[in-house]
Amino acid sequence: MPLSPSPTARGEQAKAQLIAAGLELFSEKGAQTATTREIARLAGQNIAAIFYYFGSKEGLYLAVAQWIADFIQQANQPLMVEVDALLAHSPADPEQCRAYIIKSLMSFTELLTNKETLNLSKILSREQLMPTEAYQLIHRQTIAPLHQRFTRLVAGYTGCDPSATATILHTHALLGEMLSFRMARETILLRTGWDDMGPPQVTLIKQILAQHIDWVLNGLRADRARVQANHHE
Amino acid sequence: MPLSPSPTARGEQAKAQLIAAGLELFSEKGAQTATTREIARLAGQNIAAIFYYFGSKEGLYLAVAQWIADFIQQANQPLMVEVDALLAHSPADPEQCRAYIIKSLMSFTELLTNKETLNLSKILSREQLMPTEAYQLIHRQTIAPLHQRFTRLVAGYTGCDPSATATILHTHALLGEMLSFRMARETILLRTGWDDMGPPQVTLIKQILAQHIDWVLNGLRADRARVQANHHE
DNA sequence: GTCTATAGTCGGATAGAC
DNA sequence: GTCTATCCGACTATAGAC
Repeated sequence: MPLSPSPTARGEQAKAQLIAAGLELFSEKGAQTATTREIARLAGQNIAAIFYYFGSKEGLYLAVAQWIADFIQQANQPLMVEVDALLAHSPADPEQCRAYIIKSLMSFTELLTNKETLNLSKILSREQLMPTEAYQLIHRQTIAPLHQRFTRLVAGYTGCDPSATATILHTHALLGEMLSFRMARETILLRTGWDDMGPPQVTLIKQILAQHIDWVLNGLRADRARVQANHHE
Repeated sequence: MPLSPSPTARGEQAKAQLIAAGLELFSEKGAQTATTREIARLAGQNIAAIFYYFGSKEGLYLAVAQWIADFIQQANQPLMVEVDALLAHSPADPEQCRAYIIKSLMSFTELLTNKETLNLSKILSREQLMPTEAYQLIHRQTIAPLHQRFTRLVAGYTGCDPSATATILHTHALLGEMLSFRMARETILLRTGWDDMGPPQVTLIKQILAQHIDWVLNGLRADRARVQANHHE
Protein backbone atom coordinates (compact mmCIF):
# COMPACT_ATOMS: atom_id res chain seq x y z
CA MET A 1 0.00 0.00 0.00
CA PRO A 2 1.54 3.29 -1.09
CA LEU A 3 1.44 6.20 1.33
CA SER A 4 0.17 8.53 -1.42
CA PRO A 5 -3.30 7.86 -2.82
CA SER A 6 -3.39 5.30 -5.62
CA PRO A 7 -3.32 6.62 -9.20
CA THR A 8 -6.99 5.69 -9.63
CA ALA A 9 -7.98 7.53 -6.47
CA ARG A 10 -6.00 10.59 -7.56
CA GLY A 11 -7.72 10.47 -10.93
CA GLU A 12 -11.13 10.14 -9.30
CA GLN A 13 -10.38 13.09 -7.07
CA ALA A 14 -9.23 15.19 -10.02
CA LYS A 15 -12.45 14.35 -11.88
CA ALA A 16 -14.57 15.19 -8.84
CA GLN A 17 -12.81 18.52 -8.37
CA LEU A 18 -13.24 19.40 -12.03
CA ILE A 19 -16.95 18.56 -11.85
CA ALA A 20 -17.36 20.69 -8.72
CA ALA A 21 -15.53 23.61 -10.35
CA GLY A 22 -17.53 23.10 -13.55
CA LEU A 23 -20.82 23.16 -11.62
CA GLU A 24 -19.76 26.41 -10.01
CA LEU A 25 -18.61 28.22 -13.13
CA PHE A 26 -21.06 26.79 -15.68
CA SER A 27 -23.90 27.88 -13.40
CA GLU A 28 -22.46 31.30 -12.78
CA LYS A 29 -21.48 32.17 -16.35
CA GLY A 30 -23.13 29.66 -18.63
CA ALA A 31 -21.63 26.79 -20.59
CA GLN A 32 -20.16 28.94 -23.37
CA THR A 33 -18.91 31.81 -21.25
CA ALA A 34 -17.16 29.76 -18.56
CA THR A 35 -13.63 28.98 -19.70
CA THR A 36 -11.60 25.82 -19.30
CA ARG A 37 -8.73 27.87 -17.88
CA GLU A 38 -10.83 29.22 -15.03
CA ILE A 39 -12.44 25.86 -14.28
CA ALA A 40 -9.02 24.18 -14.12
CA ARG A 41 -7.67 26.93 -11.88
CA LEU A 42 -10.67 26.71 -9.48
CA ALA A 43 -10.34 22.92 -9.40
CA GLY A 44 -6.62 23.17 -8.67
CA GLN A 45 -5.98 21.08 -11.76
CA ASN A 46 -4.17 21.52 -15.05
CA ILE A 47 -6.11 22.68 -18.10
CA ALA A 48 -5.12 19.56 -19.98
CA ALA A 49 -6.78 17.42 -17.31
CA ILE A 50 -10.21 18.49 -18.57
CA PHE A 51 -9.43 17.09 -22.01
CA TYR A 52 -7.72 14.01 -20.61
CA TYR A 53 -10.65 13.03 -18.36
CA PHE A 54 -13.66 14.38 -20.24
CA GLY A 55 -12.49 14.68 -23.87
CA SER A 56 -13.73 18.23 -24.27
CA LYS A 57 -15.32 21.15 -22.46
CA GLU A 58 -18.70 19.81 -23.56
CA GLY A 59 -17.81 16.41 -22.11
CA LEU A 60 -17.20 18.05 -18.75
CA TYR A 61 -20.50 19.88 -19.06
CA LEU A 62 -22.35 16.60 -19.59
CA ALA A 63 -20.55 15.07 -16.62
CA VAL A 64 -21.75 18.02 -14.55
CA ALA A 65 -25.29 17.41 -15.84
CA GLN A 66 -25.06 13.77 -14.80
CA TRP A 67 -23.84 14.83 -11.38
CA ILE A 68 -26.90 17.09 -11.07
CA ALA A 69 -29.23 14.26 -12.10
CA ASP A 70 -27.66 11.97 -9.50
CA PHE A 71 -27.93 14.65 -6.84
CA ILE A 72 -31.62 15.34 -7.45
CA GLN A 73 -32.35 11.62 -7.63
CA GLN A 74 -30.60 10.94 -4.36
CA ALA A 75 -32.16 13.92 -2.57
CA ASN A 76 -35.70 12.80 -3.41
CA GLN A 77 -35.35 9.05 -3.25
CA PRO A 78 -36.53 8.44 0.36
CA LEU A 79 -39.71 10.44 -0.18
CA MET A 80 -40.34 8.93 -3.61
CA VAL A 81 -40.09 5.38 -2.25
CA GLU A 82 -42.95 6.22 0.14
CA VAL A 83 -44.96 7.85 -2.64
CA ASP A 84 -44.52 4.78 -4.83
CA ALA A 85 -45.75 2.56 -2.02
CA LEU A 86 -48.84 4.77 -1.65
CA LEU A 87 -49.54 4.90 -5.38
CA ALA A 88 -49.14 1.12 -5.72
CA HIS A 89 -52.70 0.74 -4.38
CA SER A 90 -55.37 1.88 -6.79
CA PRO A 91 -57.26 3.99 -5.97
CA ALA A 92 -54.80 5.53 -3.52
CA ASP A 93 -56.13 7.03 -0.30
CA PRO A 94 -57.00 10.70 -1.08
CA GLU A 95 -56.01 12.05 2.33
CA GLN A 96 -52.64 10.36 2.15
CA CYS A 97 -52.17 11.77 -1.35
CA ARG A 98 -52.93 15.23 -0.02
CA ALA A 99 -50.42 14.77 2.81
CA TYR A 100 -47.71 13.69 0.37
CA ILE A 101 -48.45 16.56 -2.03
CA ILE A 102 -47.77 19.02 0.77
CA LYS A 103 -44.79 17.03 2.04
CA SER A 104 -43.26 16.81 -1.45
CA LEU A 105 -43.78 20.46 -2.30
CA MET A 106 -42.35 21.56 1.04
CA SER A 107 -39.37 19.30 0.41
CA PHE A 108 -38.89 20.68 -3.13
CA THR A 109 -39.14 24.22 -1.77
CA GLU A 110 -36.58 23.52 0.92
CA LEU A 111 -34.26 22.03 -1.68
CA LEU A 112 -34.84 24.84 -4.18
CA THR A 113 -34.25 27.66 -1.75
CA ASN A 114 -31.16 26.03 -0.30
CA LYS A 115 -27.97 27.93 -1.08
CA GLU A 116 -26.14 24.76 -2.05
CA THR A 117 -28.56 24.06 -4.88
CA LEU A 118 -28.53 27.58 -6.31
CA ASN A 119 -25.86 26.76 -8.89
CA LEU A 120 -27.61 23.52 -9.76
CA SER A 121 -30.89 25.28 -10.51
CA LYS A 122 -29.16 27.99 -12.48
CA ILE A 123 -27.94 25.33 -14.88
CA LEU A 124 -31.48 23.96 -15.12
CA SER A 125 -32.80 27.45 -15.83
CA ARG A 126 -30.27 27.93 -18.58
CA GLU A 127 -31.22 24.60 -20.08
CA GLN A 128 -34.83 25.76 -20.26
CA LEU A 129 -33.63 28.71 -22.35
CA MET A 130 -31.18 26.84 -24.55
CA PRO A 131 -31.96 23.14 -24.22
CA THR A 132 -29.01 20.88 -24.98
CA GLU A 133 -28.42 17.17 -24.59
CA ALA A 134 -27.92 17.89 -20.89
CA TYR A 135 -31.56 18.82 -20.35
CA GLN A 136 -32.83 15.61 -21.94
CA LEU A 137 -30.52 13.69 -19.63
CA ILE A 138 -31.68 15.42 -16.46
CA HIS A 139 -35.33 15.51 -17.52
CA ARG A 140 -35.55 11.81 -18.31
CA GLN A 141 -33.69 10.69 -15.21
CA THR A 142 -35.19 13.00 -12.60
CA ILE A 143 -37.58 15.82 -13.59
CA ALA A 144 -40.03 13.64 -15.51
CA PRO A 145 -40.31 10.95 -12.80
CA LEU A 146 -40.81 13.60 -10.08
CA HIS A 147 -43.29 15.60 -12.16
CA GLN A 148 -45.19 12.44 -13.03
CA ARG A 149 -45.44 11.22 -9.44
CA PHE A 150 -46.60 14.65 -8.35
CA THR A 151 -49.28 14.59 -11.05
CA ARG A 152 -50.45 11.17 -9.88
CA LEU A 153 -50.69 12.44 -6.30
CA VAL A 154 -52.78 15.40 -7.45
CA ALA A 155 -54.96 13.01 -9.45
CA GLY A 156 -55.22 10.71 -6.42
CA TYR A 157 -56.54 13.49 -4.20
CA THR A 158 -58.81 15.25 -6.68
CA GLY A 159 -60.10 12.32 -8.70
CA CYS A 160 -58.75 13.68 -11.98
CA ASP A 161 -57.27 11.50 -14.70
CA PRO A 162 -53.48 11.45 -14.05
CA SER A 163 -52.70 11.21 -17.77
CA ALA A 164 -55.03 14.04 -18.88
CA THR A 165 -53.24 17.12 -20.18
CA ALA A 166 -55.39 19.34 -17.93
CA THR A 167 -54.20 17.45 -14.86
CA ILE A 168 -50.58 17.83 -15.95
CA LEU A 169 -51.12 21.56 -16.44
CA HIS A 170 -52.84 22.00 -13.07
CA THR A 171 -49.92 20.23 -11.44
CA HIS A 172 -47.37 22.25 -13.39
CA ALA A 173 -49.08 25.52 -12.42
CA LEU A 174 -48.86 24.49 -8.77
CA LEU A 175 -45.19 23.62 -9.12
CA GLY A 176 -44.78 26.94 -10.93
CA GLU A 177 -45.66 28.85 -7.77
CA MET A 178 -42.67 27.27 -6.08
CA LEU A 179 -40.39 27.61 -9.10
CA SER A 180 -41.11 31.32 -9.43
CA PHE A 181 -39.34 31.98 -6.16
CA ARG A 182 -36.16 30.61 -7.66
CA MET A 183 -36.53 31.48 -11.35
CA ALA A 184 -37.73 35.04 -10.72
CA ARG A 185 -35.51 35.36 -7.68
CA GLU A 186 -34.23 38.80 -8.62
CA THR A 187 -37.77 40.15 -8.98
CA ILE A 188 -38.87 38.89 -5.58
CA LEU A 189 -35.74 40.23 -3.88
CA LEU A 190 -36.29 43.70 -5.35
CA ARG A 191 -40.03 43.69 -4.60
CA THR A 192 -39.74 42.56 -0.98
CA GLY A 193 -36.54 44.43 -0.25
CA TRP A 194 -34.91 41.22 1.01
CA ASP A 195 -31.18 41.09 0.50
CA ASP A 196 -31.17 37.30 0.59
CA MET A 197 -33.41 34.25 0.86
CA GLY A 198 -32.49 32.76 4.21
CA PRO A 199 -34.39 30.46 6.59
CA PRO A 200 -36.87 33.15 7.80
CA GLN A 201 -37.77 34.02 4.21
CA VAL A 202 -38.11 30.36 3.22
CA THR A 203 -40.41 29.73 6.19
CA LEU A 204 -42.72 32.51 5.02
CA ILE A 205 -42.66 31.25 1.42
CA LYS A 206 -43.49 27.73 2.56
CA GLN A 207 -46.47 28.97 4.59
CA ILE A 208 -47.84 30.79 1.60
CA LEU A 209 -47.29 27.87 -0.77
CA ALA A 210 -49.01 25.52 1.68
CA GLN A 211 -52.09 27.75 1.70
CA HIS A 212 -52.17 27.94 -2.09
CA ILE A 213 -51.87 24.15 -2.37
CA ASP A 214 -54.90 23.73 -0.13
CA TRP A 215 -57.01 26.23 -2.01
CA VAL A 216 -56.12 24.88 -5.44
CA LEU A 217 -56.47 21.22 -4.50
CA ASN A 218 -59.82 21.73 -2.83
CA GLY A 219 -61.00 23.85 -5.73
CA LEU A 220 -59.95 21.16 -8.15
CA ARG A 221 -61.59 18.45 -6.07
CA ALA A 222 -64.87 20.35 -5.73
CA ASP A 223 -64.83 21.07 -9.44
CA ARG A 224 -64.26 17.41 -10.19
CA ALA A 225 -67.11 16.38 -7.89
CA ARG A 226 -69.39 18.90 -9.62
CA VAL A 227 -68.50 17.53 -13.07
CA GLN A 228 -69.23 13.98 -11.95
CA ALA A 229 -72.55 15.03 -10.37
CA ASN A 230 -73.60 16.62 -13.67
CA HIS A 231 -72.59 13.46 -15.44
CA HIS A 232 -74.80 11.27 -13.25
CA GLU A 233 -77.93 13.43 -13.24
CA MET B 1 -35.79 66.95 -50.61
CA PRO B 2 -33.37 64.15 -51.46
CA LEU B 3 -34.69 60.98 -53.04
CA SER B 4 -32.66 58.87 -50.63
CA PRO B 5 -33.60 59.00 -46.93
CA SER B 6 -31.90 61.77 -44.97
CA PRO B 7 -28.69 60.89 -43.13
CA THR B 8 -30.49 61.10 -39.78
CA ALA B 9 -33.23 58.76 -40.97
CA ARG B 10 -30.66 56.31 -42.30
CA GLY B 11 -28.85 56.43 -38.99
CA GLU B 12 -32.10 55.82 -37.10
CA GLN B 13 -32.88 52.89 -39.34
CA ALA B 14 -29.41 51.42 -38.83
CA LYS B 15 -29.82 51.73 -35.06
CA ALA B 16 -33.27 50.12 -35.17
CA GLN B 17 -31.99 47.23 -37.26
CA LEU B 18 -29.05 46.67 -34.92
CA ILE B 19 -31.39 46.66 -31.92
CA ALA B 20 -33.70 44.17 -33.63
CA ALA B 21 -30.78 41.90 -34.53
CA GLY B 22 -29.36 42.31 -31.02
CA LEU B 23 -32.69 41.33 -29.46
CA GLU B 24 -32.75 38.22 -31.64
CA LEU B 25 -29.20 37.06 -31.00
CA PHE B 26 -28.76 38.18 -27.37
CA SER B 27 -31.93 36.26 -26.50
CA GLU B 28 -30.93 33.19 -28.44
CA LYS B 29 -27.32 32.94 -27.32
CA GLY B 30 -26.90 35.26 -24.36
CA ALA B 31 -25.09 38.58 -24.11
CA GLN B 32 -21.57 37.12 -23.96
CA THR B 33 -22.01 34.38 -26.54
CA ALA B 34 -23.67 36.46 -29.26
CA THR B 35 -21.00 38.11 -31.39
CA THR B 36 -20.92 41.61 -32.86
CA ARG B 37 -20.05 40.15 -36.24
CA GLU B 38 -23.18 38.01 -36.35
CA ILE B 39 -25.40 40.83 -35.06
CA ALA B 40 -24.05 43.18 -37.72
CA ARG B 41 -24.57 40.58 -40.43
CA LEU B 42 -28.17 39.87 -39.35
CA ALA B 43 -28.87 43.61 -39.20
CA GLY B 44 -27.41 44.11 -42.67
CA GLN B 45 -25.00 46.61 -41.17
CA ASN B 46 -21.25 46.95 -40.82
CA ILE B 47 -19.53 45.70 -37.64
CA ALA B 48 -18.14 49.16 -37.00
CA ALA B 49 -21.68 50.58 -36.92
CA ILE B 50 -22.28 48.92 -33.53
CA PHE B 51 -19.36 50.82 -32.03
CA TYR B 52 -20.23 54.04 -33.84
CA TYR B 53 -23.85 54.10 -32.63
CA PHE B 54 -23.65 52.32 -29.28
CA GLY B 55 -20.02 52.68 -28.20
CA SER B 56 -19.61 48.99 -27.39
CA LYS B 57 -21.33 45.63 -27.47
CA GLU B 58 -22.55 46.34 -23.94
CA GLY B 59 -23.96 49.66 -25.10
CA LEU B 60 -26.02 47.84 -27.72
CA TYR B 61 -27.18 45.38 -25.07
CA LEU B 62 -28.43 48.21 -22.87
CA ALA B 63 -30.19 49.77 -25.87
CA VAL B 64 -31.92 46.41 -26.42
CA ALA B 65 -32.92 46.40 -22.74
CA GLN B 66 -34.41 49.87 -23.08
CA TRP B 67 -36.30 48.72 -26.17
CA ILE B 68 -37.74 45.84 -24.12
CA ALA B 69 -38.76 48.20 -21.32
CA ASP B 70 -40.51 50.47 -23.82
CA PHE B 71 -42.25 47.50 -25.44
CA ILE B 72 -43.61 46.11 -22.16
CA GLN B 73 -44.63 49.60 -21.06
CA GLN B 74 -46.49 50.27 -24.26
CA ALA B 75 -48.17 46.84 -24.36
CA ASN B 76 -49.64 47.27 -20.88
CA GLN B 77 -50.38 50.96 -20.83
CA PRO B 78 -54.09 50.90 -21.86
CA LEU B 79 -54.95 48.33 -19.18
CA MET B 80 -52.79 50.05 -16.55
CA VAL B 81 -54.52 53.38 -17.13
CA GLU B 82 -57.85 51.72 -16.28
CA VAL B 83 -56.33 50.00 -13.23
CA ASP B 84 -54.94 53.31 -11.98
CA ALA B 85 -58.37 54.90 -12.34
CA LEU B 86 -59.88 52.06 -10.30
CA LEU B 87 -57.19 52.21 -7.60
CA ALA B 88 -57.50 55.99 -7.29
CA HIS B 89 -60.60 55.44 -5.15
CA SER B 90 -59.84 54.04 -1.73
CA PRO B 91 -61.10 51.51 -0.90
CA ALA B 92 -61.43 50.25 -4.48
CA ASP B 93 -64.46 48.16 -5.41
CA PRO B 94 -63.52 44.50 -4.67
CA GLU B 95 -65.48 43.02 -7.56
CA GLN B 96 -63.84 45.39 -10.02
CA CYS B 97 -60.44 44.51 -8.56
CA ARG B 98 -61.22 40.86 -9.10
CA ALA B 99 -62.25 41.51 -12.70
CA TYR B 100 -59.03 43.40 -13.39
CA ILE B 101 -56.87 40.74 -11.74
CA ILE B 102 -58.26 38.18 -14.18
CA LYS B 103 -58.10 40.60 -17.10
CA SER B 104 -54.47 41.52 -16.31
CA LEU B 105 -53.30 37.97 -15.82
CA MET B 106 -55.01 36.82 -19.02
CA SER B 107 -53.36 39.72 -20.83
CA PHE B 108 -49.93 38.88 -19.36
CA THR B 109 -50.41 35.23 -20.32
CA GLU B 110 -51.38 36.16 -23.87
CA LEU B 111 -48.31 38.38 -24.08
CA LEU B 112 -46.00 35.81 -22.52
CA THR B 113 -47.05 32.93 -24.71
CA ASN B 114 -46.91 35.02 -27.86
CA LYS B 115 -44.15 33.95 -30.21
CA GLU B 116 -43.04 37.53 -30.80
CA THR B 117 -42.21 38.00 -27.13
CA LEU B 118 -40.28 34.75 -26.74
CA ASN B 119 -36.91 36.42 -27.34
CA LEU B 120 -37.83 39.29 -25.04
CA SER B 121 -38.64 36.96 -22.17
CA LYS B 122 -35.52 34.91 -22.76
CA ILE B 123 -33.47 38.02 -22.06
CA LEU B 124 -35.49 38.62 -18.89
CA SER B 125 -34.89 35.02 -17.81
CA ARG B 126 -31.18 35.39 -18.35
CA GLU B 127 -31.18 38.60 -16.33
CA GLN B 128 -32.75 36.72 -13.43
CA LEU B 129 -29.78 34.34 -13.56
CA MET B 130 -27.05 36.92 -14.08
CA PRO B 131 -28.52 40.31 -13.20
CA THR B 132 -26.77 43.22 -14.89
CA GLU B 133 -27.54 46.92 -15.17
CA ALA B 134 -30.13 45.91 -17.78
CA TYR B 135 -32.34 44.15 -15.25
CA GLN B 136 -32.40 47.17 -12.93
CA LEU B 137 -33.45 49.28 -15.90
CA ILE B 138 -36.29 47.01 -16.97
CA HIS B 139 -37.38 46.25 -13.42
CA ARG B 140 -37.64 49.88 -12.36
CA GLN B 141 -39.40 51.03 -15.50
CA THR B 142 -41.85 48.17 -16.04
CA ILE B 143 -41.73 45.05 -13.87
CA ALA B 144 -41.97 46.84 -10.51
CA PRO B 145 -44.90 49.10 -11.53
CA LEU B 146 -46.81 46.13 -12.98
CA HIS B 147 -46.05 43.89 -10.01
CA GLN B 148 -47.04 46.65 -7.61
CA ARG B 149 -50.34 47.37 -9.33
CA PHE B 150 -51.14 43.68 -9.42
CA THR B 151 -50.40 43.46 -5.68
CA ARG B 152 -52.71 46.40 -5.00
CA LEU B 153 -55.49 44.73 -7.00
CA VAL B 154 -55.07 41.53 -4.99
CA ALA B 155 -55.13 43.62 -1.80
CA GLY B 156 -58.21 45.45 -3.06
CA TYR B 157 -60.14 42.23 -3.56
CA THR B 158 -58.99 40.30 -0.52
CA GLY B 159 -58.69 43.09 2.03
CA CYS B 160 -54.98 42.42 2.65
CA ASP B 161 -52.43 45.16 3.25
CA PRO B 162 -50.91 45.95 -0.17
CA SER B 163 -47.53 46.75 1.33
CA ALA B 164 -47.29 43.64 3.53
CA THR B 165 -44.60 41.17 2.48
CA ALA B 166 -47.12 38.33 2.68
CA THR B 167 -49.38 40.06 0.16
CA ILE B 168 -46.44 40.57 -2.20
CA LEU B 169 -45.56 36.90 -1.89
CA HIS B 170 -49.14 35.74 -2.48
CA THR B 171 -49.24 37.89 -5.59
CA HIS B 172 -45.86 36.69 -6.76
CA ALA B 173 -46.87 33.06 -6.31
CA LEU B 174 -49.94 33.69 -8.45
CA LEU B 175 -47.85 35.36 -11.14
CA GLY B 176 -45.46 32.43 -10.83
CA GLU B 177 -48.10 30.04 -12.13
CA MET B 178 -48.19 32.01 -15.34
CA LEU B 179 -44.42 32.49 -15.51
CA SER B 180 -43.76 28.77 -15.15
CA PHE B 181 -45.33 28.14 -18.53
CA ARG B 182 -42.68 30.31 -20.10
CA MET B 183 -39.70 29.82 -17.80
CA ALA B 184 -40.11 26.04 -17.57
CA ARG B 185 -41.29 25.85 -21.16
CA GLU B 186 -39.10 22.88 -22.01
CA THR B 187 -40.45 20.85 -19.08
CA ILE B 188 -44.07 21.47 -19.99
CA LEU B 189 -43.47 20.62 -23.65
CA LEU B 190 -41.83 17.31 -22.74
CA ARG B 191 -44.48 16.45 -20.12
CA THR B 192 -47.51 17.18 -22.31
CA GLY B 193 -45.98 15.95 -25.55
CA TRP B 194 -46.80 19.29 -27.23
CA ASP B 195 -44.38 20.24 -29.97
CA ASP B 196 -45.25 23.92 -29.60
CA MET B 197 -47.33 26.39 -27.60
CA GLY B 198 -49.86 27.66 -30.10
CA PRO B 199 -53.33 29.22 -29.66
CA PRO B 200 -55.10 25.96 -28.63
CA GLN B 201 -52.47 25.32 -25.93
CA VAL B 202 -52.63 28.91 -24.70
CA THR B 203 -56.43 28.71 -24.43
CA LEU B 204 -56.14 25.65 -22.20
CA ILE B 205 -53.44 27.28 -20.07
CA LYS B 206 -55.56 30.41 -19.63
CA GLN B 207 -58.57 28.35 -18.51
CA ILE B 208 -56.49 26.63 -15.90
CA LEU B 209 -54.88 29.84 -14.67
CA ALA B 210 -58.32 31.51 -14.41
CA GLN B 211 -59.52 28.68 -12.16
CA HIS B 212 -56.44 28.89 -9.95
CA ILE B 213 -56.85 32.66 -9.61
CA ASP B 214 -60.42 32.19 -8.39
CA TRP B 215 -59.49 29.52 -5.88
CA VAL B 216 -56.51 31.39 -4.48
CA LEU B 217 -58.23 34.78 -4.32
CA ASN B 218 -61.31 33.38 -2.61
CA GLY B 219 -59.14 31.39 -0.23
CA LEU B 220 -57.18 34.51 0.60
CA ARG B 221 -60.32 36.56 1.05
CA ALA B 222 -61.99 33.99 3.31
CA ASP B 223 -58.79 33.70 5.32
CA ARG B 224 -58.62 37.45 5.71
CA ALA B 225 -62.29 37.60 6.84
CA ARG B 226 -61.57 34.85 9.38
CA VAL B 227 -58.58 36.73 10.77
CA GLN B 228 -60.62 39.91 11.15
CA ALA B 229 -63.51 38.02 12.82
CA ASN B 230 -61.04 36.58 15.36
CA HIS B 231 -59.71 40.05 15.94
CA HIS B 232 -63.15 41.44 16.75
CA GLU B 233 -64.36 38.64 19.03
C1' DG C 1 -0.85 10.15 -15.94
C1' DT C 2 0.52 14.96 -15.71
C1' DC C 3 2.33 19.14 -17.30
C1' DT C 4 4.27 23.04 -20.59
C1' DA C 5 4.25 25.15 -24.72
C1' DT C 6 1.91 26.40 -28.51
C1' DA C 7 -1.01 25.86 -32.56
C1' DG C 8 -5.08 27.61 -34.63
C1' DT C 9 -9.31 30.19 -34.31
C1' DC C 10 -12.21 33.83 -33.24
C1' DG C 11 -13.59 37.48 -30.33
C1' DG C 12 -14.18 42.98 -29.41
C1' DA C 13 -12.48 47.05 -30.72
C1' DT C 14 -9.96 50.67 -33.57
C1' DA C 15 -7.36 53.35 -37.22
C1' DG C 16 -7.76 55.47 -41.13
C1' DA C 17 -9.36 55.53 -46.13
C1' DC C 18 -13.30 57.24 -48.52
C1' DG D 1 -21.20 58.70 -41.64
C1' DT D 2 -19.61 54.32 -43.50
C1' DC D 3 -16.48 50.69 -44.52
C1' DT D 4 -12.00 47.75 -44.80
C1' DA D 5 -8.16 46.11 -42.79
C1' DT D 6 -6.09 44.89 -38.83
C1' DC D 7 -4.54 44.72 -33.92
C1' DC D 8 -4.41 42.15 -29.93
C1' DG D 9 -6.10 39.33 -26.48
C1' DA D 10 -8.42 35.03 -25.11
C1' DC D 11 -10.29 30.92 -26.20
C1' DT D 12 -10.30 25.43 -27.03
C1' DA D 13 -7.58 21.91 -28.01
C1' DT D 14 -3.29 19.23 -28.92
C1' DA D 15 1.62 17.70 -29.31
C1' DG D 16 5.12 16.12 -26.96
C1' DA D 17 8.41 16.34 -22.80
C1' DC D 18 8.66 14.13 -18.44
